[in-house]
Amino acid sequence: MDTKTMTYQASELLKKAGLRQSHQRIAILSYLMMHDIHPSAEDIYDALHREYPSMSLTTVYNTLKALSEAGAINLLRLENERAHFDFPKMQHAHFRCRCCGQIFDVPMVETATSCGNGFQVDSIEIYYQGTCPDCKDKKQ
Amino acid sequence: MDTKTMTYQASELLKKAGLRQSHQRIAILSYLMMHDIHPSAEDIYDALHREYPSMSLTTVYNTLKALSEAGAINLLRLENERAHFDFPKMQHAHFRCRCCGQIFDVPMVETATSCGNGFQVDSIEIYYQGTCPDCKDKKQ
DNA sequence: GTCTTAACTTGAAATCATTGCAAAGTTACA
DNA sequence: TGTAACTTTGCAATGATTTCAAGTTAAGAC
Repeated sequence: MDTKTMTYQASELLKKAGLRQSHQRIAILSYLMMHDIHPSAEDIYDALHREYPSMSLTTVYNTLKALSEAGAINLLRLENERAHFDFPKMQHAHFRCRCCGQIFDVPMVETATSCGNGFQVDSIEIYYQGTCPDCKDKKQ
Repeated sequence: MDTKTMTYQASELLKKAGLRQSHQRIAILSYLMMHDIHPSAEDIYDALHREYPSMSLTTVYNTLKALSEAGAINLLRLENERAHFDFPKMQHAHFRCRCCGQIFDVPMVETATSCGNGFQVDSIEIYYQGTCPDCKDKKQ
């Protein structure tokens, strides 16, 4: 996807979420769309600082909060670490390696989208922990 | 389960986790075993303060950290709130109501205990969000 | 286009859950 | 009972996130 398409998509998503299309928000959302690395607020701030030297960390936090409240992005709280954010391209689960700490996207097993008993489910998140292939190899 | 049995079980669990059996730890673990409310560190501190006036909040944090590192209890990080803790009586998933904020235990759907591709899974956590039956009724 | 206003951004200061630390107390095992 | 290692305690420090007030900008009306 080229930058123009990205910007357009980000723009549309903001509109759909009822948020104004500021340069900062488009930059932040585009960044999330292009990177599968589950960045933290600070990661995003660091990455965008070169291109937008005036962008403040507070704006990054504000934007991420607004986007996740609107359901446009996912907020991941893993262990005691800081919050990580994720643009959901397709449904996937997360795997965290206890050894190297990396977070991987793994395919979401087919789950019932209900948990019965009159609970109305809006979102499902599956969080695996264990050892990733690389660390498993190194141990042997 | 009476208090004596509880204390005994807590004691055994600490032994198995390789931790010393202090009064504080037994009290904290027993509290978690008796309450399905996913308390935060502060909740536990408040609840135990009457019985153990000298117990410090730091001890509660230390104990919860040690127990969750030993795998004896679960650490839940839901949204931006503080951490919550959970004694796993049986395998279950968590449901958070976006409306009232309550966290419910719901049955864990049968999932593959693997996510394929050479990832070795130690633990799975499923986190639903949506509307609980009570809030659903109130809306109508 | 330009006007107007509510929404957004900014940087600094404040908040608050959690951790670090050092001294005092306790557990476990010989 | 003695001893060494582990725990507890209270306070101070940390660090991610939020608050705040002032300046800036997007978006719709004219």
